[in-house]
Amino acid sequence: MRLSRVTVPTLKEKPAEAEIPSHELLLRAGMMRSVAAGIYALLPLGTLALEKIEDIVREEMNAAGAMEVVLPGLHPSDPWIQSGRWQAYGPEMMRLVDRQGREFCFAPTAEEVITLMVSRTAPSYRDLPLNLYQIQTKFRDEIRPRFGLLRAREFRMKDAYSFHTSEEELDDTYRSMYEAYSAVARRCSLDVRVIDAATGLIGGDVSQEFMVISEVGEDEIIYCTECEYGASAEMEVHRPGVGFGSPESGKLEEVKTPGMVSVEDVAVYLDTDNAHVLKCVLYVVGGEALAVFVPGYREVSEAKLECVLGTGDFHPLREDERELYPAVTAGFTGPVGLEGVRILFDQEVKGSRGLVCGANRVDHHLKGVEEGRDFKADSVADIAYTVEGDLCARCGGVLRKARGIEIGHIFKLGLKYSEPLGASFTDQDGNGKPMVMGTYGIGTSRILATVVELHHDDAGIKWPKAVAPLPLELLVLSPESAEQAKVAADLEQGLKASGMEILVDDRDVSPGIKFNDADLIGLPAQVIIGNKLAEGKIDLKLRYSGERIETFPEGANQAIERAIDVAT
RNA sequence: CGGGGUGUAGCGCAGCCAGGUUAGCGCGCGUGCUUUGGGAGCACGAGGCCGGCGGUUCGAAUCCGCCCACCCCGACCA
Repeated sequence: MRLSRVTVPTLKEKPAEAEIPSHELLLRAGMMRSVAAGIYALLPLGTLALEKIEDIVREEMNAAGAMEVVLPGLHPSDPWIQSGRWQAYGPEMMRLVDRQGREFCFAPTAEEVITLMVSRTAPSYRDLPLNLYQIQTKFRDEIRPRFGLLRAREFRMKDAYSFHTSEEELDDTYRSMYEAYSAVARRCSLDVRVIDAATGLIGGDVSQEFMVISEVGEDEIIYCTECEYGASAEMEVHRPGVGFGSPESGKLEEVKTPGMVSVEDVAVYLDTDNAHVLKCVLYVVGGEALAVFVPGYREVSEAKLECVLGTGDFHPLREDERELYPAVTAGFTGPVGLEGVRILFDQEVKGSRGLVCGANRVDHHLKGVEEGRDFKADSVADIAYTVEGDLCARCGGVLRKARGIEIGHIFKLGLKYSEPLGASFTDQDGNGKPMVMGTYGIGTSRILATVVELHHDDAGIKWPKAVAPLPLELLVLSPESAEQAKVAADLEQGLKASGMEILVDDRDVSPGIKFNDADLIGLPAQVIIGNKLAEGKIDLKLRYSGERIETFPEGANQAIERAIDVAT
């Protein structure tokens, strides 16, 4: 592949649209161009890198027993209406209408279509389990696309769907997908942290996300510094802290706190701190008031609340709803003597004493409140976000916050789609039963951006060899020199014969441009043919380590192959 | 959708506030000569519906209105 003939429009300056390294470098290295907001075209080198990634995904999926299929990009509305997601998806799903007035969507995912397709084959238990995947262009009309390929509206994704006779069978496939995803990440030189996640719109019971820790990541995650535990910030579980309230008992007394509604105001007014104040957050759940009590320094996680309540149908009590629930005194709600309201306590409230809380009377709070003595925390759960210093519920290690890029997500769906879509199989007794399903997504174009995000320096991209568009760039500093051209052609031919396609910079430009472009494009190895050839020498440079090796054209193929072999 | 910002040559930008010749600069691009191990020099040259529509004015890149596109922050989503 010759640079004089392939389109690799490198840019010297940072394009105005790019904010983060991966976006900037993919543009500058001539691998990608933007077409519209969140919609990108890949040029030849970008395409080659994406193909490398998708081939790795293919290999791992096939090795795990999955089979590739090709599903349409455009889906009719019917199956989506049947599953309820035509409604549930909202404007994030791109909808369009054909000339007959039929409605379609540009598929953001494919549970419905594949489930119907599999169910139409009338499978028996003998046909299961089944694991089918595709690698497709998807579309999600994100409210705000950003960061180039990292959060595009149109993107490439591998999505797999598995079908089973039982939960146990699903567990096996889920585990094999977990392994396959770990292998994909490893081969792409990405360190992943697997975290427990909220299941969101896809639904289902269990799901885990494969996260790459990065400052530009859009998800906040919590992970343990000691063990493998990790979770999305809204779903993490931590041990109850020990810093809430006071060690000693105190006398219960009521104090005037005129207009002191927020935790901070009360703490300052009563000369204490938020580690002694019991915070109350009021919700309306299915038309009923719910008082949630958490330590003053914590926030309620509505995702955890959803799990505890078993429904997502709740919202914070609005101003205009207060009169509907006279039992709660907004701003001054406390657990002591509170009646006619459903109450939920954070785990940390159990056994705490010396607390300040609302007195259920306007402008009044209670001091010296003690759980067990003044009120009983009967219904207790972990419903608060983690704070600095919290400990891992599994091992007691210190929990840390970080940001992560989600490159993969695996779900146990159970019967969520097979039931509404009537997707069943015939069991041993000849009875129809709904199939148990799993779904597994991995963002291939996002991996492309993530690799660049993690593997670059000031000069450009440093492709790990497994996903590099090509393994080697050959710089011919003076292509008009017959000797240099001859050595280059021989090397190129020799490498090609041993199955290595390379990039040759045979442009008639100054050496500096070639060096800089080569570092920018970032192929794992560079061979430089210049005036050292007069002494019979050429240079071999490894992009990742920066290491330079002098070698000779004779036998260079072996040296190159060895060098690339050991390259990162 | 709310807030902020930007649209001028392929890319990066100046000019706009204070309207007035042929709209500039750097990079890139073309031709020629010289150069050639980390973004070379000289000469000549091509390239613009100044985002679009409408208005004000003798005159609009510049002022006003509407629209569109793109970027950033937020809400949202995964």
